[in-house]
Amino acid sequence: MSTPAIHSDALAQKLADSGLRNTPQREFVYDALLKKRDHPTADEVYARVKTQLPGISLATVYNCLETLVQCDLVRAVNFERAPTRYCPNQHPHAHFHDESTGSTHDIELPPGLLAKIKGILPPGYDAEAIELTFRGKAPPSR
Amino acid sequence: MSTPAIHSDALAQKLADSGLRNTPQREFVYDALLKKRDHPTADEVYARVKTQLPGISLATVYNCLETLVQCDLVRAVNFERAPTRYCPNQHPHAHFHDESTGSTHDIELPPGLLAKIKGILPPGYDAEAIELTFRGKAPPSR
DNA sequence: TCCTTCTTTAGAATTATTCCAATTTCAACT
DNA sequence: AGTTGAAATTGGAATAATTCTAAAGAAGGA
Ligand SMILES: [Mn+2]
Ligand SMILES: [Mn+2]
Ligand SMILES: [Zn+2]
Ligand SMILES: [Zn+2]
Repeated sequence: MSTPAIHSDALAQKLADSGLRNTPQREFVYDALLKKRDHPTADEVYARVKTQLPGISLATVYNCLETLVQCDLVRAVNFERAPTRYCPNQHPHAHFHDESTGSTHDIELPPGLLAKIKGILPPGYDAEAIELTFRGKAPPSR
Repeated sequence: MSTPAIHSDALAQKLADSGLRNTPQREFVYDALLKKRDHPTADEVYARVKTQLPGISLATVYNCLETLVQCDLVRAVNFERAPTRYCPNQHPHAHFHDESTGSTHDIELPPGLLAKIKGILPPGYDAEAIELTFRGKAPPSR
């Protein structure tokens, strides 16, 4: 069998919730993100999925990633003007971008920090999304 | 006299510190940022400076903005994949991006918050820069 | 099956930014 | 004051991530 199975059908559920169809392309793209959680770019996802779905197009990869972001299964992560990276980690977390290696690390947020951060907003500000990103040197991966 | 004078020569100082020359283009670009602190894009800076230095080129505006960023006089601010915006506010602050108006607001950080945020990094991580950005609805400007 | 809608696809278009080669500016040194 | 080499500016070409477009391919319900 060739259908990916990692995702415990959270995908099917979220797609249904949004009135969208479940397609092989969407499954393979989501699976690629779950299988290697290194915040790949669209191009990198394209290369990985192509080994399993040789006919998939880059446009479709962009479409699928956008769909997954809409469904709240994936976050789009941007560092300066570098290509967008994609992250399936659903826990509240920050991103650390290591300039020297180009790698991206998830930094878990302690409970309450997001609330405290949101608390700095003056009255009347309503934040839908908060992004916290670090840039610097990460420890050797060992 | 046609030389801008807003900037109390912090510019001349920082340029000298970096071994760079002070030029009219750099002065006018920096002045444009200080005069209207609405986080303009490079194109917007170009349009504003052109009224005073009609011969300036867009490439030079990009060069000057990059120089100002290197000198730590200006921050480059990115929201998703929108054009980079430029901010001369030197205080530690976050950015709030209002989706409906497209406007960007500075959010002052309470003392200690940056340290607390930096404190969530596991041992070995060394952050050179921290970006905190909000996206949502800001109150009417009144 | 028919019909409608959603999705995928290839390739063209967009566009912010960077690159390049040719001038211009400028400060240092005769 | 004139020379000179480095730094800076300029216009235009190039780059590259992403989006758009129009056509073809699923899929689900009547
Ligand atoms: Mn980087
Ligand atoms: Mn926006
Ligand atoms: Zn992540
Ligand atoms: Zn700012």
